[in-house]
Amino acid sequence: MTGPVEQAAEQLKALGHPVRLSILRRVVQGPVAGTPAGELQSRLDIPASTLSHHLATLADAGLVQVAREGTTLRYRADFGSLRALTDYLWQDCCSGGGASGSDPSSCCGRD
Amino acid sequence: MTGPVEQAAEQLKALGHPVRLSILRRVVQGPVAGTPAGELQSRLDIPASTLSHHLATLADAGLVQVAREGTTLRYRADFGSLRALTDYLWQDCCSGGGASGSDPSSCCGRD
DNA sequence: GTCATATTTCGAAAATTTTAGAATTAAGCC
DNA sequence: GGCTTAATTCTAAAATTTTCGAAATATGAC
Repeated sequence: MTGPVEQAAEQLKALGHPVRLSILRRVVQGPVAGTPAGELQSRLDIPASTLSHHLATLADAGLVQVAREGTTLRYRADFGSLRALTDYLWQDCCSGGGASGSDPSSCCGRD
Repeated sequence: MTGPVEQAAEQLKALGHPVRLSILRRVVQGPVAGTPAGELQSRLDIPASTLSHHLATLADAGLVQVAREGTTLRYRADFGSLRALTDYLWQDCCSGGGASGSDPSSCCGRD
């Protein structure tokens, strides 16, 4: 029974690690079908077991999804969750920042 | 000499804790001049020393700023940093999500 | 079934984070 | 100076995270 704050915190925490943020960047920019774990491993140059842990953290937070394809596992971004998270962050960030609404270009007191 | 990924990760990590995320919410929605630490403490109902640590984490990440006013310390959101962070997250989230640009309403494959 | 490839799970050590009581600093008032 | 309020820093224990080699699992090819 975790509320929206706890869920957002979990997801932000999952993103709050250089390796995991790099993983997400690759996955987001990779093919829609998903990026094989092995490719991530060779790109990021970290031990497979370490990578696997980070991928599990991202998956547990609901930020990525997995699908097996033969012997390889493809990881792809869960854009719905990412979208929900950024929306939530915006509400926190912007509701008191001088602008209403959720448009980034009019948010956070810039311009 | 930390790059943009490391900085974003540090800030996301700072937000990745229920208490700190709650602090930020209060601070963002609080007065522009800043919210006194004591008020945050009574609202969140946690020991002062624990709160102080979390506030330091947020300040170190550059997400909030402090100003003394008599005996009280007022914490206010650094909207510039928050804005930069959400921008960065959007680029990661959206560049591969089926939409270009950085408009949240056309991002992450929704609609 | 055996072999090879891809990836995870196990196990454990090192590092970091979280928590909070006690002591300390800072500012204003008498 | 002494007193009070506000908040931080000190100290330390408990919990969590990070890391990665070794072992295990899963799939497909022969």
